[in-house]
Amino acid sequence: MFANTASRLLAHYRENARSLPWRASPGAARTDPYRVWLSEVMLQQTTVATVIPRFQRFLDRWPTIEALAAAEDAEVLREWAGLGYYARARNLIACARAVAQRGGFPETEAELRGLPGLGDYTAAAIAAIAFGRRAVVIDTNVARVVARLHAIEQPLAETRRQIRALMDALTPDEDVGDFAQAIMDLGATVCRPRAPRCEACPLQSECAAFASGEPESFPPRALRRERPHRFGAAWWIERNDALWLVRRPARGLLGGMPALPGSEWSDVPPAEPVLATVAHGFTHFTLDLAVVARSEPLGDGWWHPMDQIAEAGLPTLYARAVSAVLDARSERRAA
DNA sequence: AAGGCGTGGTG
DNA sequence: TCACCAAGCCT
Repeated sequence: MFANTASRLLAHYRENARSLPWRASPGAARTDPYRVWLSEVMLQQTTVATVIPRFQRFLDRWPTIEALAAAEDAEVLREWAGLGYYARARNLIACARAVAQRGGFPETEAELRGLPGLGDYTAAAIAAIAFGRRAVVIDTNVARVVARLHAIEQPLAETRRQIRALMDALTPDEDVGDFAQAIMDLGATVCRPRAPRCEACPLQSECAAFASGEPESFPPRALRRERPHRFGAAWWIERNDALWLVRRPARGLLGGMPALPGSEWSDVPPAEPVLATVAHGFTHFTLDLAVVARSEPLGDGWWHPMDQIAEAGLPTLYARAVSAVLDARSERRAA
């Protein structure tokens, strides 16, 4: 049964594989490890549609891992701006330099797992897709597909070992890169979290969740905690058509990224008059950021020309804050 | 080991 | 509209 399951997945993949800039055509035993690694890191918790153009820009700018390893930190962070989870960019730099130093990527899952930013999933994916090494590749798509195939009643967080054993049994000894991509594609496009398209699924006849009549109810959703709401102020310091920017501390929220200087987050809104306010959602809290005018530069920073603000590499929170102020200003001018 | 860590798309 | 979710990793 398991061998047939993998065969059906592979056959479905060969018919339906999406053409993606980092993906070799089905049947390729190996794929350029630099492309696989770069795309896999970008795809950590980030959608394919978002990654495609960003991957292309990175590859155009730094065609090899040696080129990326030689880049300035600030330039890599600038190119990453807007992608989120900025620790990935910091790890990307460290990983590129470690790999360039040792003369290329290691080919085993265990060695890959030791590189910065490569966890269980990414190390397994690179071993399988780039090097054709058998590895048990489990991302959230795979976990969901397997949980539905077996109608597992517990939340995923409680069944990691069971899912892993089932996926190990499902994983073939050959075509391992295609197989990993096949089952992830199935999860992304057919066995979706909501509104699964069971009518298009090659595994329908062997799926316990489908047989139950309520495939969407597997796996059960874990209860989520409420996101707190916070407030903050950012200082708008403008002089000679330039804006005063600072770099945030290397660790923590938006770590290492350029930003408007500002207050710590607070539980109450600022009392001062504001130029504009933006509401922004983070993973674990929502933020109302009020932009407040100041006259004197604060902290270590630099003057950034206003007409080049789009190239400053601001993370989305601050890019939106800048846009909000400029929009308010042009509306006032029009009035 | 449970929580910190971004952002955009969607059903 | 808005809650949910994404090719997770790190501490």
